[in-house]
Amino acid sequence: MEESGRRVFAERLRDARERLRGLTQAQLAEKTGLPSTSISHFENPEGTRKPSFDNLRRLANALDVTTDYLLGRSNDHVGMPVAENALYRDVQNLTDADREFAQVMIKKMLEKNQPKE
Amino acid sequence: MEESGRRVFAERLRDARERLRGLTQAQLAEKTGLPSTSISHFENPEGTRKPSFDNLRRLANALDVTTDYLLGRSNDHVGMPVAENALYRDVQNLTDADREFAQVMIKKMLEKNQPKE
DNA sequence: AGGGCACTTGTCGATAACGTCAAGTCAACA
DNA sequence: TGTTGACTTGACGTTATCGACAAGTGCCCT
Repeated sequence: MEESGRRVFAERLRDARERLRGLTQAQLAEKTGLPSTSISHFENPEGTRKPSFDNLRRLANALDVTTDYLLGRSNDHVGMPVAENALYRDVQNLTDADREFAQVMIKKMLEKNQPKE
Repeated sequence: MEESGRRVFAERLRDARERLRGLTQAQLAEKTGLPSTSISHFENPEGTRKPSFDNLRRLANALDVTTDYLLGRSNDHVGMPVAENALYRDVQNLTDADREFAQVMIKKMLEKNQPKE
């Protein structure tokens, strides 16, 4: 009944670390300040350990993903990839000039990929 | 140690409950299944209680806000409205490589404007 | 074969968050 | 005045997470 999302968290954490960022547990441990064994405990799908308030923030910061993604709240209905989540969030905090520049550049890259039609 | 985020969490929780949803602590307690005194403890800016993994999810679900907002990692409480943001739509259609590049560049611009953290 | 690396698994005491409860403040209102 | 509702504050015992550590697996490489 009470699906806490513990299993999803384990999967998402590992996925973010390996596939998105290509880090080892030791490297992520380094970036977060956590012991690498704690990372392993978190990534164990059968495990029971859930991250504390502080550790959840540290993991999300180090991996540059949203906590909503790690908690399995973000792609529930609209499968929203993490990279875009993080990017969107960053774009919000840009200056107007920088944001406009980014916008133009992204349009250019789009045109390059789809030359016609 | 440094508790970055605890104070912000307290403020955001109260703000989301009162301003965004117009709920009393008792009403939020009802929706989350938490005791209302726990809500009060969380909203106390000088308090020390930080939400557990499960309780953070319950609060975010009941208030329909992102956990990133509650944790002070995002200034926007809504997840990601696709609407009206051309940049987000464009980013979705980039190749993985281009998207990664854009992400790095935007991060550089971000760091340039605001030195670290 | 042996060493190193990435990771797993389990245990330990310490600390922190938990729900419960009691007692309180304060403003609103009859 | 008295009462109700919203909220605060502190204390209690219980439980979960913490970092640290030990001992393990499995795989690659010389």
